[in-house]
Amino acid sequence: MSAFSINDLHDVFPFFTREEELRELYDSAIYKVVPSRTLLIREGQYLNSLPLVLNGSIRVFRQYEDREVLLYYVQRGETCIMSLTACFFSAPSQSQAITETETEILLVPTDKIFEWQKKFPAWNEFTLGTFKCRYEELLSAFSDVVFQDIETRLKTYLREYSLKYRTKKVPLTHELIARELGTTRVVISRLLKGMETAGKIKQRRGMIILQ
Amino acid sequence: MSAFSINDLHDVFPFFTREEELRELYDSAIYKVVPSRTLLIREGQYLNSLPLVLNGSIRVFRQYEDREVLLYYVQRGETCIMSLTACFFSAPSQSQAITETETEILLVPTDKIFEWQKKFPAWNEFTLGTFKCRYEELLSAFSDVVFQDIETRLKTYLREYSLKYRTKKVPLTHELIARELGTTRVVISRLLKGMETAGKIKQRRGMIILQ
DNA sequence: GAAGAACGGTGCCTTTTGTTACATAAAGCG
DNA sequence: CGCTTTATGTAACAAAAGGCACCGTTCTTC
Repeated sequence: MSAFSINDLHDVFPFFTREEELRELYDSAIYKVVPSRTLLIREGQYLNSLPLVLNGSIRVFRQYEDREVLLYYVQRGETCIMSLTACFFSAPSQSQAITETETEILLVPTDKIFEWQKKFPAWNEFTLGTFKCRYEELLSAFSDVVFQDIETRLKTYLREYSLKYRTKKVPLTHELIARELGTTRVVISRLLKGMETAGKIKQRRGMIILQ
Repeated sequence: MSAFSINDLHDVFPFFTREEELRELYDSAIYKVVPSRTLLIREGQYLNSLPLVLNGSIRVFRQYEDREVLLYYVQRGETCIMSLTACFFSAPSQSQAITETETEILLVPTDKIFEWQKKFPAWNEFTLGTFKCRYEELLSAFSDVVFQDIETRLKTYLREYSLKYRTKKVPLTHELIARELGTTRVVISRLLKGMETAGKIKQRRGMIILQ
């Protein structure tokens, strides 16, 4: 019934090298295709399984009153540390997760997490590595906010988007970028207009084109 | 030669409940007393052991050009996630660690880390829990910086210091607080003077007294 | 193709934060 | 005690960022 094979798994999660590990992942996880813009995890929800992403993108964020903070995106071959700790410590999720696009995921039952954590060093390394990576990202974002002005952060944001998706065309609205950077639309519009006038970018409706 | 017993260990690291675990920690770790203001870990250094703190306090921070960012303090019963990942992934440390006071530590050899990660679920839970905790802290600091003005952050900072050390007397200079919050001394002096005038605090040289 | 929604541009003003420069005061020390 | 260092106070100004209002443009949708 699943639209994927063990070979696919090996491509997506190369840290699982042993046949035994792949087999167990294949057998115990539930395959699921989730439509775009679907709320996967609500705040306060208890989790009984951990999502691994095969394809697509999940946006994980936290709500603070009326503002929200982007934590990270979970993409192909990745997992979600907030879910992992919620599972591991049987605690309610403090963040929310929503699919950005149609997303294929594997749901691993909580008891398997405990088991693998002991049994499969590769899995252990995967989770620890994910944590390390997310921590570094957040730290980098943190020091950017502390030490750099908004224009610099905006330029960095655009550059990283461009690198990540290998395109010079950034299909985001000013409003959206403003929310990501924790500021307001007017500020972003002003800065982008300045950059356009300076010839550093071009703009279309809903689209910023880097040089 | 060590100035501590297995019983001490149990008090400091209550997550190690089994005799076997405590025994192995006791036997394999090296006990060390480090004087105040000693640089324990330099940037770029490779680690072959992980510090656990018995008493005292280690300040872990990262340098960005001429600025520095405080990551966290490692205190009694805690360990350092930056060291953990540096050990685990055999990578050079990207941060620095310095003792704040005279500090008693246990140094656990890297190979034990790998072993315990598999063998002792309690240890696994400890490391994951530490990561979760540090991530939450950083996230909280991040959203404070994004959403709150400096005065609010300063008040939060003082309140938390007060809670942490259970005292109304905060023995920090304006300069030091400014560095922690990523701003300048003048700004902090201005705000504190304002708070003093408003009767919310009192000030002595090198000391802020909360009401 | 008309109405409404979403998107972006901009002027004007306020608030917040940073910078520079200098003054005063307390602590440390020979 | 006088000298030096460190900590703090403050004025004056500059720069960064935010808030509000209102506009025109471009999509969507019916």
